[in-house]
Amino acid sequence: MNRDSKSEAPVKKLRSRLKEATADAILAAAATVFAREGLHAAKMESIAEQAGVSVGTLYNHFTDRAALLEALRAKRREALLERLDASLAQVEGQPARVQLRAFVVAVFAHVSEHDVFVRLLMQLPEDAARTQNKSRVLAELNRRLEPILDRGIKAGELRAEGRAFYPALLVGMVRGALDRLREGDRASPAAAAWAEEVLRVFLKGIEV
Amino acid sequence: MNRDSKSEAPVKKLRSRLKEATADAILAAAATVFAREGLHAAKMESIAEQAGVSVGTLYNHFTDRAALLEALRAKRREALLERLDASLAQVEGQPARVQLRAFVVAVFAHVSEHDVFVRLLMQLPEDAARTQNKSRVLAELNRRLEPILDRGIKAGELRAEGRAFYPALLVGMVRGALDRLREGDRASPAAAAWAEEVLRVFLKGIEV
Amino acid sequence: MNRDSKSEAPVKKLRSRLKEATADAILAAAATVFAREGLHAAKMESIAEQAGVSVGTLYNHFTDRAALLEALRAKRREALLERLDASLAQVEGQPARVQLRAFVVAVFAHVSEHDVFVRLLMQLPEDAARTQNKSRVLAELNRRLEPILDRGIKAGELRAEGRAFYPALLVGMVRGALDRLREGDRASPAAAAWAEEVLRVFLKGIEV
Amino acid sequence: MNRDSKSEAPVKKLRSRLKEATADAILAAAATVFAREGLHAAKMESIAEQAGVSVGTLYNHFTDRAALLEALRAKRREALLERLDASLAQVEGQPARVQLRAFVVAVFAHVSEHDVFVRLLMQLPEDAARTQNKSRVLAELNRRLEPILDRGIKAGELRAEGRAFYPALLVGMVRGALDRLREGDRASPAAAAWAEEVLRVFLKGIEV
DNA sequence: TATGAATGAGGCTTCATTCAT
DNA sequence: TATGAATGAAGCCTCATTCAT
Repeated sequence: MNRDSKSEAPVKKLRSRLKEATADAILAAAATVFAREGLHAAKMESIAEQAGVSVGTLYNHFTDRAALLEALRAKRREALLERLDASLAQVEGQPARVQLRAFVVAVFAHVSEHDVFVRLLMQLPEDAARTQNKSRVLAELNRRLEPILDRGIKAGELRAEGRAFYPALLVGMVRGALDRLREGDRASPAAAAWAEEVLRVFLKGIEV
Repeated sequence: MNRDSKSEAPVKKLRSRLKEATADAILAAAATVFAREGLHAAKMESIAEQAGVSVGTLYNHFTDRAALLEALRAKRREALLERLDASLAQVEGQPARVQLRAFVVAVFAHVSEHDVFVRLLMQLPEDAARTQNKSRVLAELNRRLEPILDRGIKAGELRAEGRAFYPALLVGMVRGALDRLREGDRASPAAAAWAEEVLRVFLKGIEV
Repeated sequence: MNRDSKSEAPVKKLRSRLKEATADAILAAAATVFAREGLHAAKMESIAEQAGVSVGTLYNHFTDRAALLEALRAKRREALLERLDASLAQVEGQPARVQLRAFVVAVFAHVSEHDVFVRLLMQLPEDAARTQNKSRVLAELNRRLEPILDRGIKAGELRAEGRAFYPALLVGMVRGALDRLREGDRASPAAAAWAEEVLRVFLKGIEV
Repeated sequence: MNRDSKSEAPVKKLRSRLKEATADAILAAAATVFAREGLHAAKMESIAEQAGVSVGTLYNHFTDRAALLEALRAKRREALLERLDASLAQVEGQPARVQLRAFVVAVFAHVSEHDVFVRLLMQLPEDAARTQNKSRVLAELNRRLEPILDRGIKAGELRAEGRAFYPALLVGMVRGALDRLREGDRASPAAAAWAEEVLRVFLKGIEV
């Protein structure tokens, strides 16, 4: 009792760190299982097993299945966006084509590193009806794309006319490429090559 | 005997026509419900209700839920491909850019006419692992794209270098565009406009 | 019209004969299917198929599944009992051992000729609770056994003491033997041999 | 750590004991319900209700209905065979008639004590086709009978000729007797009397 | 807080029976 | 009367969630 009283705050931090560690392990397990078995087929029990905890523990950390999935989505979305924003920060003020390259390269790099779940995330149709304002990845990507495009247009680099279509088209190409990567088609070019080609076609396609 | 023989066959034909009509009604209902509630959430009971039949009837026409879904997929896939092939037949021998235009326009037209389910079909990630050799839409689109591109390259119309990437990129853009259409975003340009822009960017992007 | 009026009665007989023929075909099919798939697993549709008619026709001849099954039971029971009674009639007044031989031989002969369903019928536990006063085969066999035994006892041929048990024991042995026959155990003795041995053991076992 | 280690194992043991208790309760309930409603008519829900658990719990302990039934069969079969083997062990080396008495008495005693389900089990025709190598009760009884009979024959106690038929005949009589017991026929002699009479007839019937 | 057995609503499927042709 | 598609009650099983230890 006495001995402990001094360390109460640290204990809380320790506990809180342990708790976070468990939550992280669960999220990692969930990413694996969701990717392996599908967003709908994945069972809470499989996730628990993969995480090495019991089902009950899942519910000590997340309200329910939906909350767990949403937490995972949010976490992975943030990770992608943070990396992307860091990349974009480094090319601040440079020409649109440079910024677009940074954009595409960052996305490909992130996905090929974090593999399964981010890929799954990227493939989800942006289904407004069913996911409300969740699953914002694609929307956020668009949000970052738009100012780049607008500045490119203002600078005379990019054609203005199709402006409204460009984000969807670029992101569409990226998703198409990722889909191919997923197939594990050994004959198909690697991630970096895909990034390059997406860029080349897109830039050539929209330059003035 | 003689008198009867004339009517027996027609009776069979009538029944068989009625049966087919029921099967069609079920497929139509299934398309609606799958699109409205999702591929996984859609309940057999909802489909029956939408079709105006009882649950049992679903099973008189399709072995089980998976078979019903697959029949629907196959049917809609065929419809899309038939239309597409008809379109392509009309531009046989013409320059790649004309053929590509026919391709993109046909896909957009078909999807915006048959709305919900074909769109859903197009958005399914080509997940080889889970769907085996089913769900071939995207693969079939690629199959039709490749000879067009090859001829375009041979004719000096299109750049040869990125050949391996082009199908995925074009289809990716189309899917990206369709995704936007789905959102029912009133502010976003209409199907035809999307088709034009996809074409413009793609053609400009890959021409020599 | 005129021509027909003379033959109205014959027509009815013809019709009734045709109707009976259909009913018989259905019963025969039912026997096959019940024996092949089990009393519970057998489906009305399988029976219809085996009979070469449609399900509806089954219901034109029998109220419902239970009625069909009971009709079949009754028919086969009657056939067995008729044969048995004919056999017993030929040994009227002779010693018990002769009558018992006639009894056992008739049962074995009938079952091995009509194979599947009668065998199934014989194996059904005489389950009073579930089948009410149906499924009377075993009871009827007992009914015929009792006077034979009683006369044998009165004549000093058979031991009186175990009288109450004898019918069940004899019928039990017969069923045990039939069960073996069913196994199609090629190594096991044939029907006639079983009949002989059942008789030998039983008679030796109960003689004074 | 040390303090906890002492209690962790016991907790696991406690849980596992509770789990076993539930499984046992389910098996007991299943025996009751299968016997009361029939092997086919018995509903999982009835079993759950009888056991005082929910349906889901049944599936936490047994894969499916078939597995539950088979587990029950196996358990009751083992119980019968254990008792039988214990009985037979006590008469090891003694004359065949003594061993056969032990055999018959043990079977009757076990069935009349454990009532319903074992009786049901004994009545199942040894249907090789439908139950594969399951439902081995009768086969196991035969397996134990054969050496007894062989020794009896070698010792000159029993007639050799019908050897191949004897197991089926004895077991047949036992089943016939049990069937009568089941009928709850108040007039019919009690279990012990049946055992005696089966023995008397069989021994007299097969002695040299 | 972790555990994992228990819960039970909900979905899929079967099949005896009905009924319009 | 025969047909066979339609019906729908009923049964099996799953799995997210709860809760006593």
